Amino acid sequence: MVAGIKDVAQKAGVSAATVSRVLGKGPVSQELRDRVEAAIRATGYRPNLSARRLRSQHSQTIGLIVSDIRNPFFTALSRSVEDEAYRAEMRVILCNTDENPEREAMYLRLMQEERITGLIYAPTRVAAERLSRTDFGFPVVLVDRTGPVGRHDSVVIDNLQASMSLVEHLVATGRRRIVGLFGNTSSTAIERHAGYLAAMSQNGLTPEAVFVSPNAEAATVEITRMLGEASRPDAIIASNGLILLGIVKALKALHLEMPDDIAVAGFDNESWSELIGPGLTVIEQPISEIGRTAMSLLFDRLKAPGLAPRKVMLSGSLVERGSTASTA
Amino acid sequence: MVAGIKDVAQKAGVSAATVSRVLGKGPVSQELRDRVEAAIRATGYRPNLSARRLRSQHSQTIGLIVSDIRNPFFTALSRSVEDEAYRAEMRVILCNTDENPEREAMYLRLMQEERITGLIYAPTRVAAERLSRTDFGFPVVLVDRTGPVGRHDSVVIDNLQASMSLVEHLVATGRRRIVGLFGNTSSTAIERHAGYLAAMSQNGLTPEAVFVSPNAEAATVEITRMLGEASRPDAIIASNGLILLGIVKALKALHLEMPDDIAVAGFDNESWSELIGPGLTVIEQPISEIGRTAMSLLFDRLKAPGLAPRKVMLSGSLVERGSTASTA
DNA sequence: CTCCCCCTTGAAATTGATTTCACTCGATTG
DNA sequence: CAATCGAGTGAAATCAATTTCAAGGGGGAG
Repeated sequence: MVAGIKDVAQKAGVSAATVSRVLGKGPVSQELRDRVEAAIRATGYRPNLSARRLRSQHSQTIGLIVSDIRNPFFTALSRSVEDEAYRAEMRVILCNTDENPEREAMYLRLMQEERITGLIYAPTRVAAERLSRTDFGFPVVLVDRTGPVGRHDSVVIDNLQASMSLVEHLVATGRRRIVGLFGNTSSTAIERHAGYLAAMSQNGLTPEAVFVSPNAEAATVEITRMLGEASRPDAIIASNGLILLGIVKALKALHLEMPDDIAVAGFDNESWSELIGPGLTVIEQPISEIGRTAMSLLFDRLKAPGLAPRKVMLSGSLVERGSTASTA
Repeated sequence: MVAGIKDVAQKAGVSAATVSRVLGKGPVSQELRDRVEAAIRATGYRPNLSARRLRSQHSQTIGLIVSDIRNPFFTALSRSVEDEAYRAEMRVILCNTDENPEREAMYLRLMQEERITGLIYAPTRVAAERLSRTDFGFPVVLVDRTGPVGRHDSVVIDNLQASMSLVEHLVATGRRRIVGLFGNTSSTAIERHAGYLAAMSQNGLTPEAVFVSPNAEAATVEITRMLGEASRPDAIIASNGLILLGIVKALKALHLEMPDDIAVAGFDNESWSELIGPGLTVIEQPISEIGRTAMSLLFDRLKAPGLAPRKVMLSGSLVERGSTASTA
């Protein structure tokens, strides 16, 4: 059997309360403190976190729900959140929903059962609907994605703006027929779509948007189909990194070259974006700042639960590379 | 205040024990079961996992310690482990050590305090040393990396073999001066280095190996330095995906083309490996099988703690692409 | 008709820590 | 010099569930 606080107390000749105080920075004389610390080392005692959380009524845990950790955007976000949590001596519970609302509901339930301190959450559109009507008993900060104005804080980038600058850039480099591929599960894709529409119409161009499941495979299929048709677009933009990857794969299979045969741009600057073809033009998101901001909103709200919901909007920046170079 | 089991019991007109039995599949008459379930819905009751874990003495949680989730190998591994855990109705605690033995020690302590059911662990070399002498109170399965023969189960790939096949392939495509870049923190890199040495010597070639910190930046620096010298190698191999990425970045900056100026190959087949330059030749690892196997070793050991430690060796497979194409 | 057994059920003990409360003892203050 | 204060300590209550144990009740067997 593993040692408990009683064993340590007995070994040190003190009460369990004193051992607890040594652990928790309570007032203990130096002499007893030394005896207790020696006893802890001798017994190999490790406090039981479940017991501690139960009694002290705080879990020191924050939840993080994202759609898929394999998406490098969320990987980076999770590191950012974890590093912040680490600094605040908190743990993180990370969950992947695979864009599946059922799994989402289950993980929200799990978060409640864990009595987490707060949640950082990138919901699907369906879940976001419900969300503004729900109170979980802990603060929620939405990241990347958001829903109808509700009771929760959120951190997003200015997707409308970012998307428009992508289109403007393509127009400036001479493209007219610009196709857009957007994910069909997030509010983010909706906003990026709106930016695309606005910029296209401002330039008197006809939008051609397609919504796909936000993963590389779906994008590859769609692009392959699209490029099988008679006339080919000048450019394609993607609403996230996975879709962008799928597009590039399709082009490679069709032996089309960027930027000469077709220009390509999208969201998310990954470590390999510059290495693909002539380099991919992308909107880079300030991911670690998103994570840091989300944590800081969360902590603010814990301090002041009455605060009105805040929405922080950061901005993405256009990284121009060869995939959209002018071919004039 | 959130509802507790007592509130539910009172509302349903039963005892707390009965509510607990409804939750835990104990014997309860249909009538009471219905009443309790109604009361649970009415109160929005969620069982407190800390209390449950404390009393029932099992956490239903497995730990996963890796060096960095931003390495796609570990991202994929974590998904594999989580999917298996999900199937077994278990949770996963994921921790990143950043190859830092201190953080490693801290997370091992955390795992003990969480009273996890078992641990899946990719240790650094320093930590692996200690490991074989330590008993944590829960079973440990080492993945990807391993240490001196010890008391723990492990799942690895045949690194020696894989590394040799990489060299053989390069020799077969006409390369003679083959440089190797290896990580300096894992047993895996050591084994891959050994395979490299063996294959080079079998072919009568002179090995030139460098050990670097296993990340892209360190590899870029090293390669840039190396290629600044008078004569240039025919080929470079990398002991993991991050190092491989760093090499390619350095080559791009130096305007060297694969495979004509230099051939490149390495470990880990990422989603973008085929898209970089003419496609990167890599050893693909059966990552999800590694995760599944680790979980299954873990469950076996939980069932039979006395079992002798087992080491499962899977094999990687060579994916030949343009980065090592013959230039003859 | 009685006995026994099994199925349900509730009361109370239990899990391992923290926290409250009361008490002691030495030091400071009016 | 007495009163007060505060630091240090231990006993006992507490957190919210599960688990044990004893008992009630219905049904079947003898």
